Amino acid sequence: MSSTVTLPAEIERAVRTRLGDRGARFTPTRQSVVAELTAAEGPLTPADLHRRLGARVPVSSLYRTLATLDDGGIVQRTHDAEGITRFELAEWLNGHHHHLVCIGCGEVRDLEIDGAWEHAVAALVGEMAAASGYVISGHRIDIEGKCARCAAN
Amino acid sequence: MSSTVTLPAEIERAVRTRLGDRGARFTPTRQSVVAELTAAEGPLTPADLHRRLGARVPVSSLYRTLATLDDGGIVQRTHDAEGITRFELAEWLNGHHHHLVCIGCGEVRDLEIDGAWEHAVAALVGEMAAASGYVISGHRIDIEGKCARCAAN
DNA sequence: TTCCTTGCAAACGATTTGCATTGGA
DNA sequence: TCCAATGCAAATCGTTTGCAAGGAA
Repeated sequence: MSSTVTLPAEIERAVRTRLGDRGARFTPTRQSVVAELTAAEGPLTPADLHRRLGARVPVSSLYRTLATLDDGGIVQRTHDAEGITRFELAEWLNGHHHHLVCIGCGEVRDLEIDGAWEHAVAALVGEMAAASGYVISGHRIDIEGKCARCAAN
Repeated sequence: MSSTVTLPAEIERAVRTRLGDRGARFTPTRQSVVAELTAAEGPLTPADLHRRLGARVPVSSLYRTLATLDDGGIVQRTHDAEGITRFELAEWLNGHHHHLVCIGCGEVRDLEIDGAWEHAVAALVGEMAAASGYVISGHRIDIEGKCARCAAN
């Protein structure tokens, strides 16, 4: 059940603890899913994961694994412009970041943005939104374009 | 088949022309869908539309209508944090804007942001993303929080 | 033993499509 | 007349769930 990728010890420990607190085990399947998400350069679809894990993990188990990890706050789901569901490690494990979406092949990659700028965005966004009576808690930025490969056609 | 809301003459003309160019008619059902989207304060789900149009428009026709309007570049689809599909008028009809998403009730509202700021965002975003080799074409910002009603609990 | 996990298959909800009918230009 | 548009029902697709078997503590 070992994955093709390795799981960093710190993440392994953090996740195991978090799951343990909830009375859940860090089973091999769960480990391989977390390992794949840790190694990926962006969020993955259930289909991506199913492909990478080989067919040894049935879809129902995969979805259940993702649900467990999601409930435990270990992963979180995102949706690209097409509405396709993707999973990535939660921010406390992966850091705050945004997504670069290729309108050609659909690939989604993480993009970390300068801290100062990020701060400015959060402030401005909160200010603009305040006029509408909303109490802001976060934001999501997707940047669309063509990846180097698709841009070259 | 008339909708409960009215369709502004300018939009009516623009859409009719666009559809005509593609050999499609601006039928009553299509008109009412465009009218509802024009009147809405944010993007609507197919279910929202089905509700507003009364059950006189069967779901299959509704989806086909939306597909036609989407292909014609008259509407575009968006997806909220839950992955729910919503439709709104395309930017050339509705203007560039972002979304304010209530994490309480799920409501999504349009939010127009100051032009100068918008410009700055676009520039910075392009700059940051350039390092990744992407050719940027646009961005999408969703601001999450609680609407006045949900914030008050 | 007890409870968490897993697999398989059936169930589901949202969306799409085949096909025959209706309606405009 | 001719082709687009529509309605209905059946088909898909991604995702979820019931239930019985397997495994760790």
